[in-house]
This record gives sequence, structure tokens and C-alpha cells, in this order.
Amino acid sequence: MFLSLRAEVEGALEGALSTLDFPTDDLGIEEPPEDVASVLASSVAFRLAGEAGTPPPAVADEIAAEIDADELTYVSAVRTQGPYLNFLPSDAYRAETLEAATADSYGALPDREESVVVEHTSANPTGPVHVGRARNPIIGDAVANLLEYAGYDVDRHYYVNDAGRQMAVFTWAYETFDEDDLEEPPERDRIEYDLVRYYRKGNAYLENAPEAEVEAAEAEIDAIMQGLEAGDEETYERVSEVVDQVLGGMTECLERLPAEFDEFVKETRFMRDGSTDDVVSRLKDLDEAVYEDEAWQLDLTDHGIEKNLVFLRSDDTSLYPTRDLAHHEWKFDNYDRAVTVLGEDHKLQASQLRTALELLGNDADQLRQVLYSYVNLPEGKMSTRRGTGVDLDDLLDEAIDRARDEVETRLDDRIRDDELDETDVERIAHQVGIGAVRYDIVAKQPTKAITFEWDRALDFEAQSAPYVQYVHARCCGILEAAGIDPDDDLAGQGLDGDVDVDLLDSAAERDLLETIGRFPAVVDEAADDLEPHQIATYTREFADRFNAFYRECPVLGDDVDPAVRDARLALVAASKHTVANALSILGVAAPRSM
RNA sequence: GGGCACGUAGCUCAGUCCGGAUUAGAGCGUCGGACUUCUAAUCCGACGGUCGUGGGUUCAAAUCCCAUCGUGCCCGCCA
Repeated sequence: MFLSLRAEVEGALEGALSTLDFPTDDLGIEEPPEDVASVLASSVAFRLAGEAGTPPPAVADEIAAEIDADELTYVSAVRTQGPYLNFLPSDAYRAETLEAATADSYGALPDREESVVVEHTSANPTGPVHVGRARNPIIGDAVANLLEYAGYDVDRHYYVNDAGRQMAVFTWAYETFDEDDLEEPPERDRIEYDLVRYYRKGNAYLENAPEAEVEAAEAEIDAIMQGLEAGDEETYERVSEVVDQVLGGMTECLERLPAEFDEFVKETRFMRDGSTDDVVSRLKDLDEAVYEDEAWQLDLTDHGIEKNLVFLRSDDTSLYPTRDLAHHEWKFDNYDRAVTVLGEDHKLQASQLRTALELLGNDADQLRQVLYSYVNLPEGKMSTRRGTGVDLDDLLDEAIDRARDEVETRLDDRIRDDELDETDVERIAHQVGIGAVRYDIVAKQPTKAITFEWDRALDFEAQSAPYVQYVHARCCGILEAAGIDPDDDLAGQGLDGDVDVDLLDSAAERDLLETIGRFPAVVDEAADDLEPHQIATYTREFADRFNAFYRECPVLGDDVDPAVRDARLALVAASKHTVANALSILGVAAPRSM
């Protein structure tokens, strides 16, 4: 409804301006501050004042007089306040908002018939997922959810780097060393914790072993690289044995978030199907191609990139960026748009990829790259190879443990008599613990650096998931008390918004309804910007509004008029859908009770 | 050294892309209040800010431009 209202306001304003012979290129439409009764406003009078030769407030009056609110559906009146034009919502706007929000899919935008592939995480299958990388699946999953809500047909991909030197080293180490050679037992009983020890052992060996032995090892590693490049089936099988096992373990870890994928796309796929070779030969034909130091490179200085992009080594093997070009052309063939979530340390590579794609004749506008900065420890970077860092599994375990403690202490000193059993406590501990971790990460602008600290990451107060989750639980509590099953379709249980919105006339009710009304527009804009943190900001504002309503407007009290009760119940249903769907975009669970 | 990002209350952050409502918003922390009433993981109040710094553009700058300082990331025939 908000989107329709905005369209209507734009139309009316544009009409009035052209009647008055004012330019219509900038309508100055904005959202007014909280204490103003309108839903939309315009500051256009400021800019027109010079041209009109009258002060801004007079121009505003002139424009307002030109708009006939009776002809508008969603606007009841246009009022000026100094230089500002305020558009007040009509009952029709409020009624339609309420009705729309009683659908459990509220906030989901119409199908755009456009496909988009969201690639995220894509961590090298070298070992356990650590917290330094955890921002990627959390942001990536939220971006994918957001685009789905915004009406795109979304596929989620994990690009598996199974052809790089790292995997050749890993494969060699896995085949060379035995359990006896390894010093530490696995930190956790899962396959990637077991196998990463070979990877670490191999890297340590390459750093410390006598020169002759290192050379012999390097020869074996090179042989693996060459085998992959040649598409040799046996080599591929050997590497796959390591890759598939480690990736399997990492996938289990990511499922805890939960972050799930439609497809794991292996790098070797683009070597085996010949598309990397094809890319190489097309790159060689470019004007930017140079052959320097026995390697083929792209000189991108004319495109604002100082560093050459090497796409073929002197030993004729391809590099990660070369294969990634083939990978992206494959994405462009299969999807309308592509979004990649990657760490800011890949920024240079990202711009090289984009430029090279253009040079190869692709439309790089199809690709958008979301960059986030890494999560570091107070003492420095996390590294799988060196074994420094906090494992995501440990963070999630700790989060759940702390949440469980929290539930139990609250259980002791709470006044209401709940019937929370063991299963509920465990469910809440998971929802709150994991929700808090996700929310903490997804609510911040990705470009901001984060230093990981346990207490900060696991703070359940602050502006955190539980605060918003609690609102959802409160909605469910009211619905349940009214004899409605919150887990079932609410509209089907009589809450279809067919009530008298006039009865929702307190400031708290109007504010809440208007906030609910903005949700689809927030989804729309956040999706355009690929910024899920906008949804998190919205959930907080929504929760504030709901709590004000909760405080001031009893729904089920004995002295509440039945018609008011019905209207407020519909508002609660609308609130429930809004907060549940917003949380679902963020990938945070919406607890029925807590 | 060069490129890019970030710098808003003691702390963690919205707002910056797209400049506007004479008092720049939250939360945490501190202090003081509210549970016989639909869940107090909530709410209300107080205290707290030269929006890194200096210039500029504009009727209007946290927001745009220039400079400068601080922090992070990148500058591999690694990924």
C-alpha cells in the first residue's frame, strides 16, 4: 500500500507542479519525522522559492492548493507546515494496509520474473569454518532471502575452489602423512576437524623440512595441478576425496546457522568442460593481453587498474581468476543477474573480474558484488592454515549455552506461570542463541570492521535479536489467549483485516499501522541496495512501535469493546506477520514463546 | 609509497549513496521509577555528542567537494 501511496503522491505532486509551470524533475519526496502526522512529505518548495520569487512556505501553500485530495484514494489531505507539504493517509490507505498485512506472506513483493544467483561463502574447503568468515554466510543468506522476498527467483550457490594450489597441497598432505604424524587430536568429532590437521601438517612441512624434501613434495603438488589442468580423471578423483569430505563437514556447520545452498559449483567443472581454455584463448586475443615474464597477463591500466591480471602461468596452468571468468560467463548464461558476497580483501580481484568480463563482451552490470570487511580477533587475523581463530561451531555452542542459562534464570524469577518444558527451553536457547549471533552481524553495515569479542558478540541485551523476537512472542501470546493458533494461517481464523480501522485511532495504533505499512517499501529498497541491515534497522523501529502499542492498548481486557478488540486483534495479526517475515529475511528464528 | 574503505555520546551502532522539519537518533553502561492487568528478554525518566580535524559549495551540510590526521584492507605466475 505504501508503494501505491508513494506513486499516488508522486503523480499528484507532478501534476500540481506542471500546472504551476514548475519543473518536475525533483519532487523532494521524503519521510517526515516521527512527530509529524503525515506518512509522506515533500520539501520541493525550498528549491522552487528562488524561481517563484516567493518564500518557500508561500510556494508550499500554492502547491497544496493545486492538489485536490478528494481525487486521491490513499491521501486524505495535503497540509503545509512551513515550507513542507504533508500528505496525510486516508482511511482507505489504513484499511488496505491492515488487510494486506493479515496475509502471512505480507512484505513479499510480486514476482519480477527475473532470476538471480547469489553466490556466497565459497570458503576454500581447507578446514572448519571460523568466525572470520562467518560474516559471509550470514550476510549472503540474508541477501538471498531479501531478494526472494523482493520477487526475484533466487538460487544460492557455493563456489568450491577445488582446483587451486591449496587443494593440491591438501591432497598431497592427505596422501603423504598418517595419523601418527599428526600431533593433536581433532578439536571436534567431525570430518573437517580431522582432516584439517593434514593440511596444517603439510603446510608446516613445506615451511620447515629440508630443501631437498620440500622440492620432492613440490614436484608432487605440481603434478596434481597439471593433472587437474589436463582434466585427468584420476587426479580429479584424488582431489575430490579430500574436497568432498571437508566440504561435507563445513556444510554441516553452515546448516546450523542455518545457511543452505541450492548448488555447490566446483571450479574444476569449468576446466573439464573446456570453458576455461576458451576464456584463455579469447583473453589472448584482447588488445590488453600481454606476454610478460613468460606468463599471459591483462594490462588493465587503461581501465583504472594498475595491477596486471595474470591469467595463464608460465607452466600453462590457469589461475583462479581465469576459471572465475568462465564461471561468471556460465552464470550470465543461466541467470538474469548475479550477486556475489565477498570479503573486502578480494576487492581488487573483484574489479579485475568485472573489467575482464566487460572486455570479453559481457554486460558486467548483471553482476553486483557485496563486500564486507573481515572479522578479526583482538590479537590479529584468523587463519585456517595456521590454526588461529575461533571456530563458528564453538561460537554457536557458546551462544546456545549462554541463551539456555538466560532462559533458566528468567524461568526462576518470572511472575507469570508458564508451562515451558525442557523441549521449549532447548528450542528457545537455540532460537535466541543463534539468532543473536546472526542479528549482531547482519544488523551492521558490512563495510564496518568488526573485532571479535565474546561478550560483545553474545550480548542478549543491546539492540539484539531477542528484543525483536520477544515482540513476536508477545504477538503469539495475545493470539493464543484469544483462542487462535499463531502457527496456522491467521486470515483463515477470522483475522482477515475486515474490521473498522477508524477504531484504531490512538497515536500508538496509528503509528504501528503506518510502520507496518512501510514494510514492503523497506523490502523493496533494501533489495535494490542489497543491504539486509536496513531490514534489521526496521525490525528495531517496528519493535519500538509495537511495544508502545502493547503498553497502551489492551487487546483482550474485559473492558475492551468487542469491535475495538477485533480491530486490535487484526493489528496484532498484521504485526505478527510483519515481524515474522522481517526476521525470516534476516534468517533469525521467530519464537512462539520465550 | 599507491589504491580503496571506515572515523557520529564512555562503549556498540542507525542516519551518509538520494543535503532540508530552529532540540543529530537508538541500545549498553550510570542514576531514578513501573509487574494483583494480553509474556518485565518490556516500558518510562535523567545524565551524556565541536557528527576525526580544517577549508569550500549551498537559502540549508553528519550527508556533497578539497585537504589533512587516525585505523583497517589490498598492491603474489595464492585463493
